[in-house]
Amino acid sequence: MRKGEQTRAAILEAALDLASRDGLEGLTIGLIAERMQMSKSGVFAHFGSREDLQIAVIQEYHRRFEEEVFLPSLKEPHGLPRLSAMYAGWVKRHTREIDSGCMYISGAVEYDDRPGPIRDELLSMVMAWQKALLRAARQAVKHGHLVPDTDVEQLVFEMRAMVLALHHDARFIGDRHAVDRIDRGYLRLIDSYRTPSSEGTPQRRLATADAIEAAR
Amino acid sequence: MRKGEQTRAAILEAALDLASRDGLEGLTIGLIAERMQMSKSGVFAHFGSREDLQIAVIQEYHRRFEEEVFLPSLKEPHGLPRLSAMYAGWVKRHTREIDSGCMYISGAVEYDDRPGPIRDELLSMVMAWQKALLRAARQAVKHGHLVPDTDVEQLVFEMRAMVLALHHDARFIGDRHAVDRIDRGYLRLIDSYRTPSSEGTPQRRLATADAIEAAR
DNA sequence: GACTAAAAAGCACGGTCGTGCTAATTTCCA
DNA sequence: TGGAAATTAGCACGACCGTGCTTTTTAGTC
Repeated sequence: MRKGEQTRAAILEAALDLASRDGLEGLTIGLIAERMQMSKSGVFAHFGSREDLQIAVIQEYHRRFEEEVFLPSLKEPHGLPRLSAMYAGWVKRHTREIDSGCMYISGAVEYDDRPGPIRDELLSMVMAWQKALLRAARQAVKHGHLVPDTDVEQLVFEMRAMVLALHHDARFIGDRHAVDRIDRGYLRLIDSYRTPSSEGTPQRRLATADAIEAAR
Repeated sequence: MRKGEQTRAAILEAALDLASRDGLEGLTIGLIAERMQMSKSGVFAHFGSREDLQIAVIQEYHRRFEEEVFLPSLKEPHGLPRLSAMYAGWVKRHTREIDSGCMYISGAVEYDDRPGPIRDELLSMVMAWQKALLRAARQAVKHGHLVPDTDVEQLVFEMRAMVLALHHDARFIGDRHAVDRIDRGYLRLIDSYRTPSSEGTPQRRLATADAIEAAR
């Protein structure tokens, strides 16, 4: 019983690693068993089905995402600082998982026309993060960091867009300058909405190519 | 011999449809055979292997992409008009294939860490389009439509980013307003680089949500 | 219309997949 | 330490995969 939870956690760890690399569809009981040096049935017994395992993987991924990106940003003051912290954490995570890939993005492509519990789970996670970004952006408007008529949906759309491009360029094309691009893009984006009163607090860079090299 | 080419084309058509929906990895000889009402071996015989078929599908997709998006844009004059026409065509294609999905995007996610001929083929196609966009943007600078110190790489990065977001939001999230977003984003993007002399030619909209509804 | 070459089908093989069932093993507690 | 319970392994099943091989059917030519 105690041992059970322990190996279950180990399986989840392996599954998370595998799914990040090969996608949720590439997640296979046999492959996990091989990596764990267990029998397929041994692995299988911990989750009622492959689908339940996939969902568990998504939830665990989300838990870590929040722990690593969202929670730390709460230490920043409301408004633009927190929004920027959320974005910086997000970008930073992408630079770290450049070898494994973001499950929200790969999952979106894999399940964009495959209805079912997995798609539902993924979608709810993605929407939760998107809503958090929207809340932060609205706070930035309310606190006078961004101009009152800021189109926050548009702002967040463009922020998310550049993360998608970062993922695409860094992983598929293999462009190491994508981080500089998203950095510049975010500065430009925020500058176009910023109020004169918030000019005093200069934006710090999200990340640098050097930081990526160092993290590898 | 004549018949051969004919059914080969029909197979390719079915394969293209299937791959656009389920991804290149989901492309299966058996599924094609079923849809074509043929035997697996009959389908198989037209392409030396599954991989060759996948590559043929990619090349055919690219051919159509150029025919539908790139070639028409050449009728526009050099510079900003042509760049905008390329982008508008690209966006328009996305609104039409909203039910099938862009192979460049799904392929990038499927093969971002799967080296081999398929990835190579995909990458070369994507890069060709990206280079075409860069050329057009440079022409826009040269013709004085955009300011001389325009960071064209940055510009194209952000253009591509929004297309990725359009694909993501329209297909995965199911947001019908994504086209309005990319429309506004592009206007904002171009405006920030535009020279006073090119102010006279107002940007036309890329597409509208209504146009999408009509195309469905 | 017969002949030939191309096209399609039939069939089998080995592989991997998820998953149920039963047996063996290990863990945990009294 | 013995016995109950939880955990893991073993095995088989049907399904689907790509692909080689042989046979049958079809199409194009004289």
